[in-house]
Amino acid sequence: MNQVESNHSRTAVCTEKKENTDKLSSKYNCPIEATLDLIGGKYKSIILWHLTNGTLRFNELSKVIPQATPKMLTQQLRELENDGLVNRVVYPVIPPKVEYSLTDFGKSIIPILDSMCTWGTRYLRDFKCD
Amino acid sequence: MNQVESNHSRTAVCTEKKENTDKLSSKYNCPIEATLDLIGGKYKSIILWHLTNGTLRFNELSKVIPQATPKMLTQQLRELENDGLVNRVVYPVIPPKVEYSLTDFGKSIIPILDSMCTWGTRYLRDFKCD
DNA sequence: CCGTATCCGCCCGGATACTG
DNA sequence: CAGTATCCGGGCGGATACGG
Repeated sequence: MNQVESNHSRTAVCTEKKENTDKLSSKYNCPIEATLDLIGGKYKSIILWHLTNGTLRFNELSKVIPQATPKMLTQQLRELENDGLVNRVVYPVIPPKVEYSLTDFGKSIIPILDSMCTWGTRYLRDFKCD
Repeated sequence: MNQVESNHSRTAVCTEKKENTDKLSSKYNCPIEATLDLIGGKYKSIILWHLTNGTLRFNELSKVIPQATPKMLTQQLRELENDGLVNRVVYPVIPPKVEYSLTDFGKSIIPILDSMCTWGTRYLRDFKCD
């Protein structure tokens, strides 16, 4: 049996359905690609992670992600909002106040963020902070 | 106390060291950024995941990641190799044979890949394959 | 304060052709 | 088979200025 085709029992769930829902599922050869479509954006997982501790306002996010320009931050936040991962609440006050938080769906990816954080922390400690 | 600065006890490990190793650590405001530097490339986590089941040859990777051109696949593999995540073994035979596999360091990120895969599978099942 | 609008450089990444 | 070489277009993303 061919090694390439026999690999990855973990994709079985999706590949089995490939015949039924060709248009949607044929897009991905593995579930990770679907995940990346949602959180693969340049600042998305960083944004999400900063929101795991609670609600943040726009310029609070700006401060903890200084490398992201307002344009980029807005763009990524809008995509996250459209994909149902974050809530955007506008308070009609002056000066304006907008709060971002994780939806329940957004909270479901916390395990991914945690594993990335855990690994990154260890990596920085063992290889970069000597 | 300021909300922004008081957030994220999980980054404490790194932020504490910021004064000591300014050049290296000041690059990141959170560990996730370090992780993304290594596996944030366009096809990197997909490549790594396909290698979790064992060694694969170049054109086996091509088949499971058809959207990646040979150029892109090579580039991403070289970066993964330079970062110590994958092994590249060249067999001096004709026709050529090159095998890619995870290093021990590369295997250490499997938890991340697993969580991404688990989440992606559930997402596809619950929202895309109806 | 929270964005949008506009301009624009750059490089990511695809297509194609070619080699050891 | 496992890549390189070359060209090139599109869009990512930065800088700046402005608006509600």
